[in-house]
Amino acid sequence: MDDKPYHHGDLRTALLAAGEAELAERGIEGFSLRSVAKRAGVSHAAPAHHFGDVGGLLTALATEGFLHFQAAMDAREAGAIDPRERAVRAGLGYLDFATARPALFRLIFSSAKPDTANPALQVAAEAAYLHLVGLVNAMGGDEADIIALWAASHGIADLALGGKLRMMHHMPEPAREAMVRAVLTRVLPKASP
Amino acid sequence: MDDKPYHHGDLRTALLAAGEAELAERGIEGFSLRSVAKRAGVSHAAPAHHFGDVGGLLTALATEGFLHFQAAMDAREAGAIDPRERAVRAGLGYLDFATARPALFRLIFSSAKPDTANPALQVAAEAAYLHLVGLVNAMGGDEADIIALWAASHGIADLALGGKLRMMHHMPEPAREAMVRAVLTRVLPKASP
DNA sequence: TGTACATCAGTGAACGCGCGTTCACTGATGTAC
DNA sequence: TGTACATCAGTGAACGCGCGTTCACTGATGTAC
Repeated sequence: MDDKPYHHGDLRTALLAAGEAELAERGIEGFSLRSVAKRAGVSHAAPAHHFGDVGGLLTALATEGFLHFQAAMDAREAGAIDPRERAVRAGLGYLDFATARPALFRLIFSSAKPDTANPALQVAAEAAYLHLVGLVNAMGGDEADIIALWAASHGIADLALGGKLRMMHHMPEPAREAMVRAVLTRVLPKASP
Repeated sequence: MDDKPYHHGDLRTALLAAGEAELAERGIEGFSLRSVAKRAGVSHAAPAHHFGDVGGLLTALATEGFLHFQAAMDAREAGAIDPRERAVRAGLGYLDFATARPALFRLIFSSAKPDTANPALQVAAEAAYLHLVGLVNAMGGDEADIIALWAASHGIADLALGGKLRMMHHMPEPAREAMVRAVLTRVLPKASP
């Protein structure tokens, strides 16, 4: 059997993992600190030592969430050189992330619970934004192009999570990707000659 | 002073209004049936007679929300005849609605609480979708154009609510509208010659 | 017009629940000498 | 290497809270005759 040492060793990390599982299973609305502690096999008062209160834990989860978000885009972009192809792939990664971790997606983009004044969270959010800016700059786009690409990617992902894109839900995967590509292509700056 | 008759007279309507106020002030996360009842000046058990449970009330609010959503687009579109101009204005109305009623916007598009199997809600949601389809058809667009316009409009609105479009937040209103127009224009089907 | 009665729309007390947070505590770890 | 002590990371009991829902009830309304 597991020895249960009084000290966990790496409870902070374990609580973040438990928090992600909690989000995945119960969503933001069902998220509870006590339940996260139980998942991590620890008393419900223990998290306070690492995160202060429930807001602190959600802020840390959101910060991690931005890293996952970034990673999902990177994974799609890997190997592509053409800036337009990279931008389209970033959008596909955006959707990948939303699909794989819906509650984390909503925590990052639509929840008031994380503390937006938290420096680590701000850095992570800013990095994701700058990544997007870099993609659009590489195509010679302007500010409207940045917003257009971002909004289209975000809109597809958020509508898909809300179950609003029923026509896409029933598509086999290659058709779905083709559709996302068709949409995002409309939104890229004109190709330079 | 107000006589307080035992029977309210139109409590269903009053509860819907109170529910909207509750959403506006406390958001979906803070929404409580007891608080709505208090707002309407009625005991906390009264709503059950009209909506069953809290899910029933939120479903009714979501249904109403779609009507407000539709109305916001109609208000912008009024007077415009050119299909492309109408489509752009629908997007501006989309953003108007999100800005004016953020919690209702989130209730409609991002919450799992309304009962999506409810017929009245389905009708209201379908009507909004068909409105969009009509706009794109009038431009001779295809399915990807529908998704592109919808996703761009939705993405702008949802990102704005999340405070992610800081560059737009600091713009004076005419510049903001110009930016939205610039983004949406990128997304419309090619003008027919 | 009056009366009996069913139905409807409210009340208010009570229930049980899970929650976040606080607190005194204790066991484990690390550090100074 | 040993010892004293401070600090850290846990425990578990307790708190108060607001919540949704249920229930027996009561006052008002509407309808049949």
